[in-house]
Amino acid sequence: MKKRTDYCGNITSQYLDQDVLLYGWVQRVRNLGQLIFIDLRDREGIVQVVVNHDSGQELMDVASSLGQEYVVEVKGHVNERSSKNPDMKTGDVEVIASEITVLNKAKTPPFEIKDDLVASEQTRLKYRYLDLRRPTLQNALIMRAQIMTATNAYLSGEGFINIETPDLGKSTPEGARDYLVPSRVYPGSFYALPQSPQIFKQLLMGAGFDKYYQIARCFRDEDLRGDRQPEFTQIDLETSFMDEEGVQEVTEGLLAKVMKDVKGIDLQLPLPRITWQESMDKYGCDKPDTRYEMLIHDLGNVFANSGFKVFASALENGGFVRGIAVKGGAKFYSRKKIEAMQDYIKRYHAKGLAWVKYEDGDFSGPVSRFLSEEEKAGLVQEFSLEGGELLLFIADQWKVCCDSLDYLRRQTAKETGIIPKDTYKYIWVVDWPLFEYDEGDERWIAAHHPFTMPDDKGIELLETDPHKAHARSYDIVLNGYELGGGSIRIHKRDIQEKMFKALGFTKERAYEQFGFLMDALDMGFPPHAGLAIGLDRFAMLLAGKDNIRDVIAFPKNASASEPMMHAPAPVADQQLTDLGIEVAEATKEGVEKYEASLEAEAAEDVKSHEE
RNA sequence: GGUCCAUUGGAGCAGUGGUUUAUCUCGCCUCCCUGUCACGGAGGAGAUCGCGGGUUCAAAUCCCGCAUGGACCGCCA
Repeated sequence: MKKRTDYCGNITSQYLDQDVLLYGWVQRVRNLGQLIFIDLRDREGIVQVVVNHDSGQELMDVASSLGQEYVVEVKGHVNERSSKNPDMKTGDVEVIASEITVLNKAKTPPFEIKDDLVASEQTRLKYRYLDLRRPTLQNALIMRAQIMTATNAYLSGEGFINIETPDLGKSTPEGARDYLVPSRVYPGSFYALPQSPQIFKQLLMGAGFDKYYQIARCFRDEDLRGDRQPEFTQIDLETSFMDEEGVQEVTEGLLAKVMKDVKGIDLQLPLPRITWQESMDKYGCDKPDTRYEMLIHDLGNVFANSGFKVFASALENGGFVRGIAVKGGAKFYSRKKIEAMQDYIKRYHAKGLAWVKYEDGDFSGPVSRFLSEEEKAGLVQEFSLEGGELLLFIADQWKVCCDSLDYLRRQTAKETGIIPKDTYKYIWVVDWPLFEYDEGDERWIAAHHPFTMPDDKGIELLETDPHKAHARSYDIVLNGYELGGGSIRIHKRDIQEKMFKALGFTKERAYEQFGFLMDALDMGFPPHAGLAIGLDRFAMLLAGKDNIRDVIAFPKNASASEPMMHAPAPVADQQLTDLGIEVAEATKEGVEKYEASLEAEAAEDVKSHEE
């Protein structure tokens, strides 16, 4: 094919009075009878192509036969428009067509290729290649590529070496459920896809590559969310001879570079820091959204002598009374809306939601009659009330208070519109607990991962009181999302052994699983530390999307399946035989049903193409 | 594993306190139109209301089950 002059979206007045050759998709045809306008689209934008009766009947016939999404080649001459369109980048000019060749026709697409489309996720994913033609998704993926370009430039510039690690690894205990890949050579044995390259990158430190990075694919077989996919990408880095400050400085430099290159924003460094405890107390979560205030206040003092039984009994039972003040919430929130929120927070095991409104110097609402004059004054002072606020209280156990108020804070901020647009607020969350309690398994698990270095006091506590230990780990948070996290790693075998012991591993089990690492630590292993940033979330936030699927070319749906090529899918019996795998009797029926539905769909496709 | 919501022409929606010609917008088809840019105008086609059962004289509408999709809880070191 002949080389095009430029992208459609780049045909501006710089090409005025020149002949151009363009390729693109027909966005829209405006047929005015003896004058036809064609909007021609490619990844850079849209340019207007004009055909009129002076161009000859043949060209008019071609132009009027064009349908949406036809792929065409256009030869023409760039003219200044008589009526310019200031809303378009190419709006000052138009291409007077001399030749239009249809390279491929298109069936009417199942949905229109435009940004304000609201098609169902299912339809969008089934015809993902069409969905991806929409400018908003094109721009999101282009922005994602820019982030990767900036990352590669920055980290290689800082002396980091890009090293690939295996995707076929070994299943390890702890952490998420693994994706397994059966081995043909060793039937009955399985590789595991990496949840992260954690151990490999630590071993690379042991190998002497003191600055490593990788844009690494990671896999976790857990249920999905709007910001979670089973396979995702991390900007993964590890360094030797650096502590918290060193890693955080590198990270901040990287973030600043990306913000500058991708968004044109000068990031103010250093980024603020908050301890985990303070974040939990003030924001109710470990990933605070600092774009707005509305902090959580502990009201234990205000309600120390409360006559309201709900508050009093919570405090007596070692619980807390905490609350937030929603500015303008008194008018904004009807009783019905508040009750809906109360319903919602039941999922965090909140028993109720107490609330009062503060207007014209007085409190109203069902709980207001339980407030003494002293408590009213205390609330006004505690929240610096100005009038018009809705106060939401949770009286419950610590975790319930945190979860509920975190939700209420985010939800009311969103609904009352106090979140500033196009704002990027980063914050480091530091000084994490080393362990957290797993209520399901009734045991202590690593809060970060089992290779995280405890702080000095924590090393002592490992043997006596491990659950009080703090970790030398840090998370980087952007606009209320966990963007990334990292830690100082354990580089001494004896500490690593104590760590496994505290996690409930027998020595035998620890060596069976991680013997190679402990051996390595014993052979001149440098102090090291690192961090990983979730590229998908990063791209999602910078692209202003609220779902990670919008920055992944071919994502899985909420049930971890892919409706376009139908993955996962049953395989041929011979493939299973080769691997020494048999489908369990109990699941056979489901497999057959699924196979039947795939066949039915294929049959329907065949039929629709024959018509 | 659990909770909630949704499913109506190709796309997005209305209708849901029982009986309608099933609404509107976009798209699609035909015709008209030389300055549109979400072109405009006239006409037209297109839906067994996700599937299965039940209640009823009568179900898109009420009830039960299932499927699919979405959000959330659990889970995600």
